[in-house]
Amino acid sequence: MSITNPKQALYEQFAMVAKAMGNAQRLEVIEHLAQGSRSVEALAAKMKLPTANVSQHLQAMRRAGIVTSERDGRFINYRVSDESVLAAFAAVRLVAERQSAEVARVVHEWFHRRDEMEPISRVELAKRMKKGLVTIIDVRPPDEFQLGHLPGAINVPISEIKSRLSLFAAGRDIIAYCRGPWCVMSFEAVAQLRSKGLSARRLEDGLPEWKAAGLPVESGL
Amino acid sequence: MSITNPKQALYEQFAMVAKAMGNAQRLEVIEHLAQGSRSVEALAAKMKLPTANVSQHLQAMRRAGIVTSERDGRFINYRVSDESVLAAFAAVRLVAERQSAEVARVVHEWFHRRDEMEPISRVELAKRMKKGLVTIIDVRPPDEFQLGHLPGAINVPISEIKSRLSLFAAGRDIIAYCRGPWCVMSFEAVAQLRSKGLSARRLEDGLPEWKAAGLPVESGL
DNA sequence: AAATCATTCAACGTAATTATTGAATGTATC
DNA sequence: GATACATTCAATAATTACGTTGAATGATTT
Repeated sequence: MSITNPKQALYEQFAMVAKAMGNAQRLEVIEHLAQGSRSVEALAAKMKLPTANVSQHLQAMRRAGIVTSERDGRFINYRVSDESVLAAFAAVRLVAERQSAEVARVVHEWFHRRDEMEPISRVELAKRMKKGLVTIIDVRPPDEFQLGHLPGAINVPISEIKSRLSLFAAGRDIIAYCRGPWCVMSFEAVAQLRSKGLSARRLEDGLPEWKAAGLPVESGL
Repeated sequence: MSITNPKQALYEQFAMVAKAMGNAQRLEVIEHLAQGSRSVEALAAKMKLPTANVSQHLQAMRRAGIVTSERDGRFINYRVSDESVLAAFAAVRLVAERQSAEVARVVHEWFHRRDEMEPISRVELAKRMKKGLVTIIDVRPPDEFQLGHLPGAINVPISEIKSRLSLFAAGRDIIAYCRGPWCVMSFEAVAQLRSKGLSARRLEDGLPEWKAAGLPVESGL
């Protein structure tokens, strides 16, 4: 374990990063932080976990250098320290997606035949937004919406989608998005909308990927 | 731990991949396998580890879907199951490189001031190869060389470089490469060559990256 | 069929990881 | 300064990971 040769030392460092990502809870934290910086408490509330638990996961990730923290009043806000972290997350996700039949199975079983929910690409959506042909709904909770969302998107939290189904016009295409490509909420939103005969599709990715692609983002109210 | 909701299940799958990469020995195995398929014994010999140990690491990675195996006679050859695995490895490495001062420090200390060894890029090398301006040396062991190397490269294993220093012409640029960007051998080769007043540089990456970029590879003798 | 050889398995001890609990720390507010 | 509150620390217990050893498996060769 002692650092005797440089090769070993480097591999240890790389392994530390991978190990920090090798936990389901921590990956979920990373996905939340991909939306922007969050306090420990805010993360704990989102994930319905004890604060101390989340705090420890955050510290583990800080030791590996994949998140950083900054005090703001009595809160401590964490953020991913670099886009390379999100790239690594995406790369790991891709491996799982390609290699594991288990992932494909889970997606299939829970998301009601994914092929019927062909996602729309960022590029295609950007084009259609210019022509004003689409209604974009952001199905994330209001606090996340306020911190940043797609231009012109309306916020319909997944919890309220049933009660607001009547508001959507039948003739327009509706595009739903949320946190990322594996975020459950947009799948559910599309399923709900389609069950009412509306034309709905998911955005292929979520807000982080949209921002990362350099496309415009609105924030505030 | 039981798979109750799909989100959790997916994160568990992603975490499994990251966890499989979260070990220094396994990362080294991946780097070896990036060169091509290898038997358990061959890997164990390279890494100077017990066969059973390497076997167990390989099985752990197979469970995560990042390597696959195939029997050939009495050997079992393992290989990385997909390029996405190498991409994930590279992404993890980049995170470590960007975030960890420790990595920068180790590289600095052990590789004798890296800035004096400015690496040459793949693109630049490809250009200069066309003009015939460079001598390319592959400092990996002969067995790896035989399985595939850069066109026109000559094999000078790092162990023999001292005894073959007199063979190099003073007027020509020498480019050394080995397994990948963090492979120690090419750093050492450049240091040796420079100590004799020769003009030597490292290729920025190694053979796997060269292949991945679609550039030509020679094999056999 | 016996021998050989690569790989895997089983069992063991040690170490690391994880979640949980309650106390401690440090900052802002009254 | 006292209080409230977000975060971290410390201690515990349960689980999993890691490396080592020697035996078992499975395919090839003699």
